[in-house]
Amino acid sequence: MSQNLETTYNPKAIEEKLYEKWCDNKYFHAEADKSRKPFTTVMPPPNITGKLHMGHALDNTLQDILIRYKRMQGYNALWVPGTDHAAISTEVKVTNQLKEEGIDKKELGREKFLDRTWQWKEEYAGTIEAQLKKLGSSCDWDRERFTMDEGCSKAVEEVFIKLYEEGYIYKGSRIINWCPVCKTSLSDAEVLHEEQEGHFWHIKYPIVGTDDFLEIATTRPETMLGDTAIAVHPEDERYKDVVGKTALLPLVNREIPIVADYYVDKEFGTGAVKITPAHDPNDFEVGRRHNLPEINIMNDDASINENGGKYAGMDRYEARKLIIKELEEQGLLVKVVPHSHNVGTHDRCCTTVEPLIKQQWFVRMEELAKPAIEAVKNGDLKFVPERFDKIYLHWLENIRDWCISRQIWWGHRIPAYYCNECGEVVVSRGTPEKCPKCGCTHFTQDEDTLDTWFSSALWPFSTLGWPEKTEDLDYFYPTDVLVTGYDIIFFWVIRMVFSGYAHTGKSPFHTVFIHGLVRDSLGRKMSKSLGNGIDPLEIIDQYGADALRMTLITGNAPGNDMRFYNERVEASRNFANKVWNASRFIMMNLGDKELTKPSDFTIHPGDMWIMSRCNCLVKDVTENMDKFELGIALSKIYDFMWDEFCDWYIEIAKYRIYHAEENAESANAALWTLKEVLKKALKLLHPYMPFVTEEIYSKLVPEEESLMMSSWPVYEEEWNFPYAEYAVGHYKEIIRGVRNVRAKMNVPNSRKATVYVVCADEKLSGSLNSLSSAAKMMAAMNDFIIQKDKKGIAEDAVSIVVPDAVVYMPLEELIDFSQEIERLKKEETRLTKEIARAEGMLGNERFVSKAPEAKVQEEREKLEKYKQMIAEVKERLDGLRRKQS
RNA sequence: GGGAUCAUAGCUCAGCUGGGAGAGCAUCUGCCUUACAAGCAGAGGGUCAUAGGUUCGAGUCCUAUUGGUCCCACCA
Repeated sequence: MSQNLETTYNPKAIEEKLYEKWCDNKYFHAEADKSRKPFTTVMPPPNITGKLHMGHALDNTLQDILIRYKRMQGYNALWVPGTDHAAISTEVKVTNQLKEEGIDKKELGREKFLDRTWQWKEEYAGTIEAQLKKLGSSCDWDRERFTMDEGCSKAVEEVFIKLYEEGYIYKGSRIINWCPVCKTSLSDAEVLHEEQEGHFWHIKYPIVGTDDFLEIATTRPETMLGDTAIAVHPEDERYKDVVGKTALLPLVNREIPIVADYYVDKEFGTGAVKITPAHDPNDFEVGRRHNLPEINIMNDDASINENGGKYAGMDRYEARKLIIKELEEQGLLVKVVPHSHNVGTHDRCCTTVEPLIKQQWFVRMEELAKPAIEAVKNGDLKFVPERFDKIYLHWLENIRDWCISRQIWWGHRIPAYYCNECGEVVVSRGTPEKCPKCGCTHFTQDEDTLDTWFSSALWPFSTLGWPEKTEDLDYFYPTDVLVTGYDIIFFWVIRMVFSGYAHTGKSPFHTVFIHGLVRDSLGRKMSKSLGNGIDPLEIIDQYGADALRMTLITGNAPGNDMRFYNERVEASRNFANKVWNASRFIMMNLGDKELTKPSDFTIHPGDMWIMSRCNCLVKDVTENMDKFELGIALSKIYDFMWDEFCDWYIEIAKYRIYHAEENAESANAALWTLKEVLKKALKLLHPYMPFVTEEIYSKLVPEEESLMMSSWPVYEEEWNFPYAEYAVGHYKEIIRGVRNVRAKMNVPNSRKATVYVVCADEKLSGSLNSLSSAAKMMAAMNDFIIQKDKKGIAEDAVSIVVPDAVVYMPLEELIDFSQEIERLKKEETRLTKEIARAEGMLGNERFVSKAPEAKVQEEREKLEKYKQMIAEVKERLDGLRRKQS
């Protein structure tokens, strides 16, 4: 099976082919099977508003790593994919698309608009699916779902009815956030607070029956058209006399009461606040406490309505200007002070939201939130990293009722029907037959749709068949881990958790694995407006999916943001290439040879060393992955493969492979070890870089079906060889020492040297001796001789002191004595410092008595070693100095 | 106003439960050594933001300070 692999790894040639193979063989598909343990995760459904961005690539890479890992560990691993209808966002997109075609949404009508949006959905869901496949996502496509598909819609209807019947959903007239551009209500979570530079306008309101004025300060003068009171603090001495009187609202000339309310902060502004119940959440509360009228002065597009008198029809900001001008003319404007304040904006379109009083549907949250709070407090639900607990709990503990109705068309229509005769509200599955109140049979369904998060809140169980009691639900639910970005904890995670408890009695998952944002090279958020977004597909096209995946994992800790730039992808690509070439080398040398597991594995210390290191790696990586420390796990695999395996072991093994005729048994052991270690390393790497590893494995181990379906390696005591690690550690020191000296003295590789190692330790000498042929290749030697004493070694040989041995390299005329003395002096200084450090620690009586015994012993051994080494160095220095003078 | 988080090599970042400072990129010096120049071998470069504290021992834990980022919050 001699392989003809290309010298550089070409991802394009294999990615598609492998993905097809995986799919065709149904490797991603999972079926309920009581004899196996499930591991389930549901994909945060990407919005169908557009293509996937780098954040999705990260999110899905993390999930794929976990799911591939668990699958290899033998779990019945299920990853449910799907997309989200993204109500407002999609509606805006489609509306704009129509607008470009000169079509007005309203004229088109609800039905046709929805047809059009479904078309949009088909197109984008397809694109998203294709992108996820390119990335290598091993999700179960047979189970792909959409938040508005039949099953999910059924779940939504069921939940709405259930919550309504239990009294958790109610319809009420309350102050809500209104987006004047999207013309819909919003939940609190959808409003972003943005600090803006504004002004504080100080305005005088005449007090009726006196010549006095009450001075108020406002950031939004136009809302005075809806003022229905002025409030002061009940204990504010300044205003004691005016409470109970009335003020004359300027421009409007409406008499409004002056009330006392603890909401007012005496210290802030003038201590007197204008109250506009219909356009400010606080004022709304004050208004309700004092039975104040609520005068809505705005239309849905935030222009002033007929209640605004002569300002009717003007835009809110236009009206503001005119009002200020007129107040100024009437001498009622006292002053204007610059003032920065938070302005609420719609997270989708960035329009300044307008608090308005509207009839809307709400979910009563207080009770529902309780089990979700308890879950984190008692450990049933864990965040990784833990710090997100606080954010989660803080939000839940201060939760307010959730406004779930939206005045848009794209979404789940609210299953509430109004009797055409008496207006009775009936919430039911499908149109009700008869009005329970008047018996009328004609109904009109509520025009509104539900918040997009209402359906995604049910995602972990609606995708598994809920409300039906399906086998899948029983087996796969609750799911295990949810992977998502910290930016949607409020929107999604919290709502899934309380929904899980409310409808299934359980938390929908036991762990939430949080990741950060992918930023550009300057640390900025990737955004359309900045044009700094990097398309994951372009990166895959250029460097391969494995390189992209590795880049997204490398050097990142859970919950932290990362910067993305091509140099990092190049480094990842280079690693894939390194793995490719190492494998190519191994396979070239394996050829058609029949390998047998060495009966005596102790044939070569190098083999034992790499097997031991690999065994240790298996343990470490597994532990890190179980703790979601994927970046750490990957860097350990990287270091192992590049440094230990390629740069050391392959080089150590080469001589024996090239000279099989000298010792066939040894060559077999080397090749067997190469293959064995490569197999294990490929397995460990597979979840991170599925394509290149699978491709290599399929050629390396053609008799096995697939790497992705193979078993995850486990730590085995059999492969633990501490002495080999010790011996090869010395070997590496020696090689490095020789290379170092050669480089410093500019000895070309063509000039081979003879290297002597003087070592009194017989066991160590034996190990080093086994490595001598490798040593010759690795550090340009023509001979590598290990002996007990200095007999026969030239006096003027360069010496390198390593633990337990001294290396001599006769270089005759190449030696520059002064340079050599300098080198040794540096070494002496270094050792002196080390000795001082160790002696300092050991001289500290409290260290010796309080530190763990093992630690103390370690230091003693080190001290001993350094003392030995420095003696060698000193002796050598003396010799050289004598020679020089 | 509350909270989180960051500050480590020129740049971007790792560093898990406290026990001798790491990687990638960049820089410098040699190498086309028959797996890999997307490579190999070597080198330089850090008082781990500042000040205290706990500890035998602190990049790591605690407190304060400075500077940056982010989230939450109804001070008009």
